[in-house]
Amino acid sequence: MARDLRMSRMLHVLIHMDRHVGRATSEQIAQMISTNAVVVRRMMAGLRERGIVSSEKGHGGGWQLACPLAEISLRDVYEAVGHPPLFNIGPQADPSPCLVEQAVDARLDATLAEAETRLLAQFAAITVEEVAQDFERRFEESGHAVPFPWHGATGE
Amino acid sequence: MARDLRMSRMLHVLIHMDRHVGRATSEQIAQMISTNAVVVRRMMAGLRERGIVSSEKGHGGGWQLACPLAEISLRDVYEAVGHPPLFNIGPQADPSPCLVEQAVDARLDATLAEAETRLLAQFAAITVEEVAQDFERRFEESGHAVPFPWHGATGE
DNA sequence: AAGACATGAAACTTTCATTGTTACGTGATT
DNA sequence: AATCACGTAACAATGAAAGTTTCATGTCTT
Repeated sequence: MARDLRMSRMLHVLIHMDRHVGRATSEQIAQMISTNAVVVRRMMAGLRERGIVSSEKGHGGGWQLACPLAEISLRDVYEAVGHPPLFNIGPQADPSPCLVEQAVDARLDATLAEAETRLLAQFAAITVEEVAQDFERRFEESGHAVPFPWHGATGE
Repeated sequence: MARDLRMSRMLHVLIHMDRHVGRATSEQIAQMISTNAVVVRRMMAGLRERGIVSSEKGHGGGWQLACPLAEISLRDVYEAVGHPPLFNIGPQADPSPCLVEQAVDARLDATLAEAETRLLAQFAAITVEEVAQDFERRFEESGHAVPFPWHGATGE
C-alpha cells in the first residue's frame, strides 16, 4: 500500500468515539473507517497500552475513551500506533564501506532527523480536541450535512 | 522495498563521478551502487533532463557531469529523481464524505505540507559539493582508507 | 560494411511493508 | 450453555520500488 494510514485512521476513530458513539465494538469501528475488525484491534492495542482507550471483553464490551481528547496530542497517537517511519526517502539502513556513501548517508540522515524532530514537535503541539473542533466548524459551515456517513450511524 | 533510495544513490554517484571517475557507463555506475545498469539509466534519465548530467551512446559513451557539484542542490537531485513522496504517513489520497475524516485529513495534510516545505528548503540550501567535502573530510580523518571500494575501482 | 559497445525503453518479475482475512482461543454477560 | 467481543497467530492480497530480460537505436573502431 501507499502510505501508513494508522495515525489518520485512529484520529478519525477517536473523534467519532468522543463526539458520537461513546463505546464501540471493533466491528462498528471497522465500519467507520472501512476496514476489518482485526485491523482495528491491532491499531487500538497500542492506544490501550498508553491509556488512551480501554477495552472490555464479552457481551456489551468494546472500546471506550480513557481520557479527554484535550489530553491527547497527535504525537501521542503517532507513538501509539507504533511510530511508523515518517519518511519515504532516505539512505538504505545498513552501513556501507564506501566513504562517499557514508558521507551522503550522514548528511541525509541528519537532515531528515532534524525534519523529524520538528514534525514531531508540531504533532505534540496539536491536540485531538483541536481537530475535533475543526470538524465542528466544518459541520456548522456545511449547514449540518450528515457528519458521519458510515453504515450503522443511526445507532441501535 | 522499504524506502525510496534514488536520491541517496544519485548523490553517491554524482560525487564519485566528480571526484573519481569522470565519465562512466551505466554498468560501471551500477557496480558503484550495487544495482543493475537499467536501474541506473532510469534514475539518470531524470538528471539528464535537468541538465545535471549528459549521456552519449555508442562506443566510448556513457555518463558525464554537465555542471559543477557546487551548482547542484540536494533539492535539484530530489526533483530530478522524480520527487517521490517524502512522507510514509498521512491520510489516504481520495477524499471522504465523512466530515470528521475531512477535518483530520486537512490537519494532517497541512502539517505535513509545512514540514515538506521546510525540508525542501533545507535540501535547497545544501549543495552536492558540500557533501563531497564531507566525504573528503572523512577520507582525511580515516587515514586515507580505500574511499570507493567497488569492483573495478582500479580503473582501466 | 561489420562488429562491438552503450544508451533508450518497454515489459515482466521480485521484494517488502502495510493492510486485509481467516481461524481459534479466552473472558464476560445473559 | 449460548452469545458476544476482544486477543492473537497465521496467512493472503495489495501496491510501490527495485531488479531483470529483451530488443531497438545510435556510435565508434576495424
